[in-house]
Amino acid sequence: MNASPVAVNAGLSNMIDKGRRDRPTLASDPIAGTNDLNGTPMSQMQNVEKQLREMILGLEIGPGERLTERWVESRFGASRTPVRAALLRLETEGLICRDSRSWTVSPINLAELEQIAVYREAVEVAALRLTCALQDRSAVEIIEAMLDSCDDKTPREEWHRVGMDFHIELARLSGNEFLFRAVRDAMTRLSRARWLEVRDEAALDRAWAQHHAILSAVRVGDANSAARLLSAHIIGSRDRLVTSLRNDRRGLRARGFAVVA
Amino acid sequence: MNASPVAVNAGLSNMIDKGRRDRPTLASDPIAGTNDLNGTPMSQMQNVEKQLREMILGLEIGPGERLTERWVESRFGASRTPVRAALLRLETEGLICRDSRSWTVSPINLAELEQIAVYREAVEVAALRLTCALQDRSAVEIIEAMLDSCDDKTPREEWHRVGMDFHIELARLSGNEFLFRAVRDAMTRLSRARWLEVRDEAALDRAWAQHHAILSAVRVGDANSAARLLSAHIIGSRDRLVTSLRNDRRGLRARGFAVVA
DNA sequence: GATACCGATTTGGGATACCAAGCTGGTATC
DNA sequence: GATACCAGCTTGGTATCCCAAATCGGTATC
Repeated sequence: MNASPVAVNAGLSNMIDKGRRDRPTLASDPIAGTNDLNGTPMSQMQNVEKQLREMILGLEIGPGERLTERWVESRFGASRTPVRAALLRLETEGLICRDSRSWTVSPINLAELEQIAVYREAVEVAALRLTCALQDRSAVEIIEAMLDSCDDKTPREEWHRVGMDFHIELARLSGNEFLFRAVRDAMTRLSRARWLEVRDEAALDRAWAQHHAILSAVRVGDANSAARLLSAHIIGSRDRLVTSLRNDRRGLRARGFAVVA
Repeated sequence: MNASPVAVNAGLSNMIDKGRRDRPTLASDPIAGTNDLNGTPMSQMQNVEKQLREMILGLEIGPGERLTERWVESRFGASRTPVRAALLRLETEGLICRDSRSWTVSPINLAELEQIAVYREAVEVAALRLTCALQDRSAVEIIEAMLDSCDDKTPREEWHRVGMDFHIELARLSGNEFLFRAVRDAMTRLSRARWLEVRDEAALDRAWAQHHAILSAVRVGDANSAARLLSAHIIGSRDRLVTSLRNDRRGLRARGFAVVA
């Protein structure tokens, strides 16, 4: 919206202050990565939110761990105001939750995972049907290319990301902002659990084949087939995911990850 | 959740205003109306969020109006910290949005309303099918009773609320928390527009008849019929709503309500 | 009269001080 | 040795204060 410029940000000015003397002022030492893709300076809140989200999704902070505002504050060099704003946002995403008075990284909740899959199925299938009804479905080729960009040498992180983006981008094609956001948010909530799932090569190949099959059906506008394939894919993924986590529950707990239900 | 509503809001108490150093601490003087249904004292953030939401949904603050943190602060007698927290939450609900630097009550967006209806259809139908598959569907009687509680003497506010709660409570029966929240949030976003819709008696009766028909199908477990009826109801409501607002756009603007797209 | 410029005011972003509730560890009592 | 109790620390909630950017008026210039 704003072409809003420049503005090297704000010179804080608390070089005195005993509390966080180790934190340099922003002006003199912009933290790496504090500008967004457009070069627009990101607010502290956005910084904290983004980095904390990445830490949580990347399991650098384990499910069930307690978070204190003061820890986040010192970890990211921001004051409590932006920290609190970021925590509030992450709470609405379901990544953290309040445990009476304190903040906790949301545990992996098996019952929740099952419910999310049902929710995903509803919104993804709806989005898919909209997409199939479009005149111009050429954008599926972009998604196909995205899938094909993964090969043996692709790091696991990339496979993980592309596997989620497949569903998110497919939903985006529908043009319905709400269906798109629903899918994106659901995938975000599933992300950590998918990292913890034990998946063999064969399962990955099967998932990729299913992705391709779905795209093929969309390409020719066969909404019913596409919907059937997508439903089966989502429910199958859910069952494998939940089974894997349930079987590995002890191991996960041993690694310090809270897994409930 | 709550049988909610009501709660005409809270007796503010900011006759003093400018400095609030004369305001005693929360603990020693809980503000009237600041306790939730359980008697648990509500935080200032929750107070501000709840009351501001009611003002926005009740059109006491019109779509498109600008909000300043200072205004909210003085209006509710809270300081900026809880005010900002409340604004952040309302932003994620879509009730307010940022306009570059300042806050704006979200305008009525016709394109958005159409998209929400599609989203609603997806999630409500999915929830309905889950409910139809339940062994015990006796809870539909409670919803039926809720519908029947409205008669000629019922104030319009109550009709409005029950009309929304029908869909929300129906979704709750599915037992899927995500479908439920999706429906609740979608209805919240639609709420203001529904207030502005010009509806005659006949349209209301028709909607009520459709509600009853849907419940009847659910009662006997006829998922396909129920789904068909619900879809038709939602899409029909959407068309009437959007048509009404489009026709009345000038009138709405004259009343100071921003209506876009 | 239109416009460009400049300063005062407003506004959101951030930092920090203070408070009350709750938790913790240690101590005293039985 | 177990338990009740209390002081001190931790933590989230809140109130303020400061800052820079944006906005708004008014004025001077053409």
